[in-house]
Amino acid sequence: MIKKQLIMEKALELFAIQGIEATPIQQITDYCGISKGAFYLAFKSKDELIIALIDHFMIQIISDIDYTVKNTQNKQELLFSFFQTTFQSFHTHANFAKIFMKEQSHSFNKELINKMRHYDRLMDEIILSLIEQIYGDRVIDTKYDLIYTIKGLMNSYSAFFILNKGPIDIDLLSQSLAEKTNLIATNTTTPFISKEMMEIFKLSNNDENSKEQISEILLQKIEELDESTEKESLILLNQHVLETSLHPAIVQGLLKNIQNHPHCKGIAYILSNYFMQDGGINVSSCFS
Amino acid sequence: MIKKQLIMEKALELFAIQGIEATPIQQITDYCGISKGAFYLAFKSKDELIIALIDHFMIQIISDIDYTVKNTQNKQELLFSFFQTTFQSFHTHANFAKIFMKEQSHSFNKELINKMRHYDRLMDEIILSLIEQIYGDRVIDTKYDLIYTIKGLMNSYSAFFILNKGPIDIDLLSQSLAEKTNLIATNTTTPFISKEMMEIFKLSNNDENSKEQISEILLQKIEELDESTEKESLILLNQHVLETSLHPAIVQGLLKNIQNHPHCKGIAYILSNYFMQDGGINVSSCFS
DNA sequence: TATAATAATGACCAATGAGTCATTTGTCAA
DNA sequence: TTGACAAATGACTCATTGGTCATTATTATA
Repeated sequence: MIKKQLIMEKALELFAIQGIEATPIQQITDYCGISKGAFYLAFKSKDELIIALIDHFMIQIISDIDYTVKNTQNKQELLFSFFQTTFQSFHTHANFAKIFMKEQSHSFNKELINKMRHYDRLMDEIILSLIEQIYGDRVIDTKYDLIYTIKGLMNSYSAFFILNKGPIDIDLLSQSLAEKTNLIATNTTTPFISKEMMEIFKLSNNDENSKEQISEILLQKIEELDESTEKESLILLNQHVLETSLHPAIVQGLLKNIQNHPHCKGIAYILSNYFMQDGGINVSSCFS
Repeated sequence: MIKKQLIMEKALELFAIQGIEATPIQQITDYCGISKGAFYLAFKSKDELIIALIDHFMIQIISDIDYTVKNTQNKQELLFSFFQTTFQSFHTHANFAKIFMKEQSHSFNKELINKMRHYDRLMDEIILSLIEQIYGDRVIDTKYDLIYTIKGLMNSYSAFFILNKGPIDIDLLSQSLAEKTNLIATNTTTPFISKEMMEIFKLSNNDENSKEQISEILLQKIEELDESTEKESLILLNQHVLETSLHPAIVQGLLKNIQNHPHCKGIAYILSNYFMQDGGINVSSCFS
């Protein structure tokens, strides 16, 4: 529908200048030269418009980057190409980038936050695949940490890139970041973020951790472990997660079994939180 | 005044959970157990409260970090200490950090945005001093670029650190980031952000560029240059900036003189923008 | 041209929340 | 006890803005 497109384009302009919250529907429709009612013929609500914008642009940006990562043959160039595509895409969609550079999550509704999280994870996956393609086994212990390094660099330089009004040399920027990334990828000895930490982080950001998610991580961990008390404990705990069957005291004991094993600390943390359910400290419960 | 403190503490809690915009004054006063009027006895407005919060915490955080940078004798350890202090400070003021992790500038008023910019610049200066202390002349060409690298890492890992609910090993994190920073500081061959770009960026973010600011940068540049047409042109332009005296055509000519000199491109850009005043494209002028 | 169907309008409604101020409550010196 | 002053209250105002819907304009069809 052409009307939707018009609204999206004009709204994007206004959002980029004033921010989303500071732009009333009335102003958007005035700027479009249509009535307020017409807006609600195209979108059910303001939120729906915002979501449409996010989807529209994120899909484009992400697929641009994904295509590059999947189709660059020369692995020497891949890092450079990745950054180049990324910044080119940001440049093409500068208004959108500008909005979501500053307007992070914050007081949006749940659906919006989930949308952003969804695309953030997609980005993580693409970056991970990039790293694995280029460095393979050499970064087994550092690859999850590397994701955050790359995202940090991207963010910092994107902000500069997007908010800067002067001319920018994308190729130089990409080359510079490729060099930095490569330096860190090939020389890091003490990574900070492990696979486990990343999982804990992802889970703890989910308001609701489903049985299935927890179980999936448990099964993965079970596979990694050799036969041992820890492995047995995990298997039992997994059964308990899927279908509550054990006495709480037994669960506590099983948790104790695993929480000192160096590779199980994260899982132990996730599980103890999960079983605690609402018994733990819940900061938001202080306010009706 | 004790009432102010109470309000600030309680407001911070609510802001951290719900966001600033989503927290009405009424809720703050309810939570404090005082009346709405009492709030306005302590603060002139909601914005004044927010500014008070920013000042209170930023001054603490910044001075913590600044103290470390100024007083760590062992330059080998300085990088580690810097990150350690930073994250420790974030940890101490976790609620504040949480708010300003997500709630960046956006639809705040000008005073707020300037506040944040002010502290951002202070941070830049501290980081620059840190870099200079440790690496001295070895990073002459890369130090401004390094600032953005460090800020990028700080940001990315801070977000992880602040939003993550699991236990975090600050020392490991600091060590990891110190290693990364060191790797980049000692091996970067192609920096992206030059001193000049940084200046352009800073200026272009100022809505109003004062004569004095422009002149200061000009004088600095003039000092760096050897005797040449470029230098003479800059001297004349500087006089013109301080007190309009030249014909526009002459100014244009002087600008042409410098804009091809590799070290003057940035200055040329700043100046041409400055002289253009409101004649340029001003995106916000489209809307009444 | 008449009629039905669809699109578009903008006055209106309801909710929100920042900030005000007439009134009440509390304190303390005379 | 009284009266003067300060502190605190919360009902109220007022501007804003998301969303609705009866009405009007436009187009397609017979």
